[in-house]
Amino acid sequence: MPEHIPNTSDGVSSIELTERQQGVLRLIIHEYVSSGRPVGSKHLTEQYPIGVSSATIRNEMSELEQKGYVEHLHTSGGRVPTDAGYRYFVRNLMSDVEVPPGDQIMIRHQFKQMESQLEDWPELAASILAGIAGNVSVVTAPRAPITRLRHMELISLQSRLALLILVTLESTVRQLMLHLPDEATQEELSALADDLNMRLRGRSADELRFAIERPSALAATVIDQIESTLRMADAARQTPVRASGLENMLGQPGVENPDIQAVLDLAYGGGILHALLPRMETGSNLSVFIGDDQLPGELKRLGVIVSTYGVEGHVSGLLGVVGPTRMSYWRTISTVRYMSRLISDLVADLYPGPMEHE
Amino acid sequence: MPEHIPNTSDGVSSIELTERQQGVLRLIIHEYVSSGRPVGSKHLTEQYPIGVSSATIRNEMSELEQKGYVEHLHTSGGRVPTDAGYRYFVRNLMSDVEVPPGDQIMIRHQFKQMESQLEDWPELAASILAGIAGNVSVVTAPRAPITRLRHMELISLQSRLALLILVTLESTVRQLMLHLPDEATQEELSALADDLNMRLRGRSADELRFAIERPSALAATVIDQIESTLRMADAARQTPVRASGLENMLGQPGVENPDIQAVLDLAYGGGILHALLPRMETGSNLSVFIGDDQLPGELKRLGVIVSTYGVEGHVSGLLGVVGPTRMSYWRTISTVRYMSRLISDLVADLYPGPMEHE
DNA sequence: AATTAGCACTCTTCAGAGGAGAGTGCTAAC
DNA sequence: GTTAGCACTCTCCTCTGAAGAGTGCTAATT
Repeated sequence: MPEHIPNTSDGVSSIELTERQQGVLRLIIHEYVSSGRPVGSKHLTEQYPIGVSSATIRNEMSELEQKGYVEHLHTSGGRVPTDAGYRYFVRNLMSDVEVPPGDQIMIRHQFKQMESQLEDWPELAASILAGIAGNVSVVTAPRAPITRLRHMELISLQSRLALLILVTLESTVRQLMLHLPDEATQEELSALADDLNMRLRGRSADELRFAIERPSALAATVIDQIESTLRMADAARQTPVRASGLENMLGQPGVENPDIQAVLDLAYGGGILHALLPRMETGSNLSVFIGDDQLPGELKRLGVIVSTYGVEGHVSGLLGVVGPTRMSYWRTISTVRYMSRLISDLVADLYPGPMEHE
Repeated sequence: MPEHIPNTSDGVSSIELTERQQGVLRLIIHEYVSSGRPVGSKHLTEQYPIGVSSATIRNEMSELEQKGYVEHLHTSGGRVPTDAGYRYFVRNLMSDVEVPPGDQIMIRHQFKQMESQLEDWPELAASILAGIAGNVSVVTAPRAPITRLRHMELISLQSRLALLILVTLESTVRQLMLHLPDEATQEELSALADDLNMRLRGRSADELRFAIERPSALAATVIDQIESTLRMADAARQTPVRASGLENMLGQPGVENPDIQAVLDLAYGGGILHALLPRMETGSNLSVFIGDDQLPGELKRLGVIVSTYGVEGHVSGLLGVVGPTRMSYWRTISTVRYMSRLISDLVADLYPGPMEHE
């Protein structure tokens, strides 16, 4: 499982840290992530059983600072990891953590319930992820490269008004109102639906027209509507993004209101996709962005962990977590990775198996 | 259109204000709502063409203060309307405002688009309302007193796994996964669906069992699942609440983080329903709560404007706006009222007409 | 050569002090 | 009933000084 951390020009090669410096960096990050206060050399030697004095730690810290992994906010007041420091940590210092068994059980349990509320499983998934990761989470609905129709249904509302329900190959259900050109009974609508289902199954927007030679006015209206809906789905603008967990970010120290604004705009507003997609390495599954200057808005001051999910070549989506750079990377990364696997399984179930393929 | 403002024991009867005092109160509220700063007597006389001096205004203000409609935050620093002051204003001083034509057009335009994205119209409606009102909005999905099935569909996913799609009488679409007791092809599933649709149409959870004498294992599984889903919908716990517009609240002065936390919990979390429903007068359409002590949490420090929508006796839901007590009531109330009418129309369209009634 | 002890120095944080500004409440005059 | 004038109060801002924490450097030690 290759992971990708963009090499934003730190100008820092990664290996030149001694064993002890790595240890100190690890401790600084651990301490800072849990306490939120800048960590000083003295504090470290008092808190942890390191065999050396605070002066030695001070020397190592100043080395780390010179190399760009920690920084001084004020000339006194302890050190804080830099973005480069976090990146180094994630890349080299983080042993592969498993999701704690308790969390695993909790996640699986909630996943079970999703099956009976499939109409907005991305939202539920987002809420589970946010809860476990303790930050804001983002889940996009799955998208196929080309949206194809699997099934449709027409339900009469009034004499010239009907409900049109579409199910795509990847089991997304769409629902819309249809104004009919003439009056039609439920029986007529059902008959039309049956007929269209036979002819249109598995077709994409472009292929709809050729399926029926001389459609009735009613059929033409329906086909038009289906076509435009499929096209809209293809146009990607419509990929809905579900976000959750803003409450987790609200209380955190170090998170400014502009950050929250940015998260609202980008995560809840949906634009986060466009910001991240081009920057994710294609070969890799999971990407980590930490204080990435190339991200838009205040997002550059935050940390983002994204993973893809889906069925190779057929359906795919994104899920991720957004939080302050000071977050528990080991925990978040393992959770995102774990949930991406579960969601991939779900999506695979929802996508028709090979025997049904056309 | 009766409106209801709960008489939280102000102990203040409402008529005992002179013409001029009413005018001053109106000005204070207007000024405070738009500027956000406490308003002083001098400022008022300089800003508005009142024919009297600041000393006179001072006297009136102290009258208003004695009656509980405005208050002194600090002994110097101008006056601020109290919750009772806002209530008096909404009840007696607010001429019936219409929604500005520009807003009307914008709202109608966005409503049109909702028809082609019906699967989550409550969310869209919430986002429209939040945008216009400039605050957090809440929209609940419509609920019928008893959920009845209108239509169902079975779509084969794998040999023993199917997608079950339910459409209720009020045109809510629910979607879930179904584990089958035996293998079944799409043809078998479709046949079963056709049969069940004839027999189950219009039935509620309680009436499902009696529709079919000796069901097959497959049919029994399907009916069980439908029953439990309808029951869940009836149990009201599941009434989804869509909220939107938190970004509007974030920047506002006077809104503390605990308030935002409360809004997140109650509005975005969904509990706001249970908090408000029991306090709404049954006969009235629209209720206004301003700094209502009986509301839970920090919500008591905020203003809430809620309206019902729906088709009398058949389907109903709630929509509303939550914001700081310092909000533009005239604008918000008219917008909520306007949108509640539009949504009622939409829901009426989605609910089957009388000729289809059983 | 690496480590440690000691010490001067810097910078934050907090409380308290003083002045400017705004608005009131009161009294006396109109 | 209305107005002018004035003392008073309170916030807000800035400035100051002392305490606390942590560093950087140097010299001594292992």
